[in-house]
Amino acid sequence: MTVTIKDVAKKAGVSPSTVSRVLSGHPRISLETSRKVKVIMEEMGYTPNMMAKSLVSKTTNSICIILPKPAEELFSNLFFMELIRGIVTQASRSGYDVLISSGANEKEELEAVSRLLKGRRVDGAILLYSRKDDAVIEFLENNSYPFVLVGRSDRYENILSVDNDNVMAAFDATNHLISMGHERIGFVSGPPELIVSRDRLEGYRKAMQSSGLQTQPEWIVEGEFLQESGYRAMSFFMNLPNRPTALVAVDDMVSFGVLRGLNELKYKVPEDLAIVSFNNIPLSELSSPPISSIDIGIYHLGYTASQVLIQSIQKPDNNTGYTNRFVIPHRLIIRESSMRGPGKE
Amino acid sequence: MTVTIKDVAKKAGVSPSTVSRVLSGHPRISLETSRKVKVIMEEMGYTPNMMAKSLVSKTTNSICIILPKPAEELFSNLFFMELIRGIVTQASRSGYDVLISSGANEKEELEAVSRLLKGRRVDGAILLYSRKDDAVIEFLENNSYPFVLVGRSDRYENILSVDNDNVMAAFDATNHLISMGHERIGFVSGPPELIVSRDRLEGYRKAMQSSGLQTQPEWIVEGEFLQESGYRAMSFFMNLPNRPTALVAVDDMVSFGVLRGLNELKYKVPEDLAIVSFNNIPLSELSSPPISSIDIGIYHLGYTASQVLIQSIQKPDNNTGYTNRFVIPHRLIIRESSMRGPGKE
DNA sequence: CTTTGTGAAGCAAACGGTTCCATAAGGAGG
DNA sequence: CCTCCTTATGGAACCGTTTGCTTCACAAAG
Repeated sequence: MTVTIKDVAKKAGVSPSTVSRVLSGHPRISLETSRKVKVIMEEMGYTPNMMAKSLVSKTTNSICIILPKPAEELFSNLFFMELIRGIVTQASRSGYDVLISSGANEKEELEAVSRLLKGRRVDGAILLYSRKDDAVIEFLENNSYPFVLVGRSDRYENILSVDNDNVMAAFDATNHLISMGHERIGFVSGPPELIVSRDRLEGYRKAMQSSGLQTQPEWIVEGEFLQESGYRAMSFFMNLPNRPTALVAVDDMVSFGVLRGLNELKYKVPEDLAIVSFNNIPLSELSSPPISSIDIGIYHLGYTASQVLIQSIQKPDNNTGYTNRFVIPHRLIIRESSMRGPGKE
Repeated sequence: MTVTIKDVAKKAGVSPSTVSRVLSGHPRISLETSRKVKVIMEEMGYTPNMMAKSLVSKTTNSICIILPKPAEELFSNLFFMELIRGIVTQASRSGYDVLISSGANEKEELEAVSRLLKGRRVDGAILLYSRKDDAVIEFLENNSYPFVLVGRSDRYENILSVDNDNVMAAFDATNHLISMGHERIGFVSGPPELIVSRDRLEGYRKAMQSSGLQTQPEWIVEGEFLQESGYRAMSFFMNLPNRPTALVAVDDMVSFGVLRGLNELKYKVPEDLAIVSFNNIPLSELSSPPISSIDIGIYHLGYTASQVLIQSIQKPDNNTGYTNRFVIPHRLIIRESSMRGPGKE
């Protein structure tokens, strides 16, 4: 059925090896043969069999994305979409295919990774949002498979990773509120086992401190990257004796929850509570009022991750141990939700 | 390096074929050998090489998703994320991997599909949002590769597809507004080359007609699946001499645009204009006011597409020509944006 | 005791490429 | 005119599996 390299060879009156060489642009092939073979390939509609190619070359020209289980559970999925978009775009430019995989739990995830990497179905992996210690990372490292982490791990030092400077980002976000005149600023954090939560919290603390502002322990609440957390945090804050006039939320979804709550209670944003959050997902400018957010360059994050991974696949000698952490710049997008100071009490 | 079937065979003192048969659960292998081999596989950490397997079996256990170019351009991406989520979940349950691919234009797309299918990297494809006539569909059909279309094509009859009954959905949406007492109802459509636009428009027309309501030509405007279209449509409608009191929008993103516009002009929703749209993306309930929307079961759409595709890969004899169109049920989610009739003029 | 049937395992040929090594032709240098 | 490169190509082994056909041993049947 399918036309193979041998069929082409036969029709062209050359050997299979010659055809193969034409295909790969081997230098010692006469122009004449090359042309002839190419014409015949075109005529017969030849397409190389990737499986056969991979078998001998031990290379697949594809990478995989390992989604953490929360992705299955909807999570803040715009984030992932953007990331995937960046990855797929870059990979495709480098001639790589992208395979999406996920597992219901860490064990399943590990199985999937092992099957894909050891089974030589992909050449490398991109991991999203790692936990503190991670069997998957462990596995990949021990077998020295190429991989890059989107996010940061404080446990593993020398692994490739692409991330933002979340401490600095939170510092900037908080400083913005301070510069608008706010002094009582709350913080809604994410799950403490995620490093991103801790980094952002740290940045908030630093900003407060460096401006000589007190931060009350009750102004910091923990939650998830979900609306509910924002809703809950909001009602907690608003009942405080001297409640904050502004807050920094670890994720835009949290802000939406806060917004919904404030709306129900007829509070005004930013008059009664100013808000800044992170990620700048497309919704941020759609809410009313639009939310100020730190744009962390999600697409860029994915794009870079793919680039770094593919580079490391193609020349694995990059063990300088130097530039293995790539930091994507962030920027603050100021919108209505933080456009006013605490003023009118 | 990697441990192959031969290594296992040698260590177990059997032939490679025996190991292979143990792996595939061949009936004529003694329990004893089977156990022995399995232990050794475990010991040596054997993982089958998928490439070799695929080469001989001519099967890859993976499928691909072909994203239309607009996906690269952000589009209403929550839609795609949900769809992908459904596809990946189902595929993974069936033991299939999913490959994401896209091209900048139709030609590139075709190249990608050809490379993947003819190159035997995947066993089948899922196409999203097809244009009216499509070189990709043409190609897949001519080569009788398994594929399923998410959406509908009126040109190709016998292809597998998963879709909603968009005519009925629009009928329901419109009827809901009518039942709230609205009589002047506008419609914001999508690009006319997308079948989904036309179907929804048709449903709207039918509903109006079946209630004996007049539909003014100027109440129907064309746009894209984007906010801007909504914004523009809004300002057009609101300047009409006897403007509509309600409107149906072809996509939630359009509603957001409308909402933003109305907000700027200090109009109230639903008092001044009631709104219903389609897709029920997660944002719909986050806007203020929350938007009534037809939930078309995006996740389910993806899940089913994957299921249907894999089924057709595994037994391609399903040429009954009967059940090749799968319709996913929709349901109307009523929210604040359509909770009041035209009443107070 | 020889023939036939059956279950368990091995041999070797594929699958569609790549690549090392060998070879033939032709031209340059001695 | 013979030797030695160089260049363009062919031959064959190999990548890691699967699978049809054999083979072998042994028990049942004639």
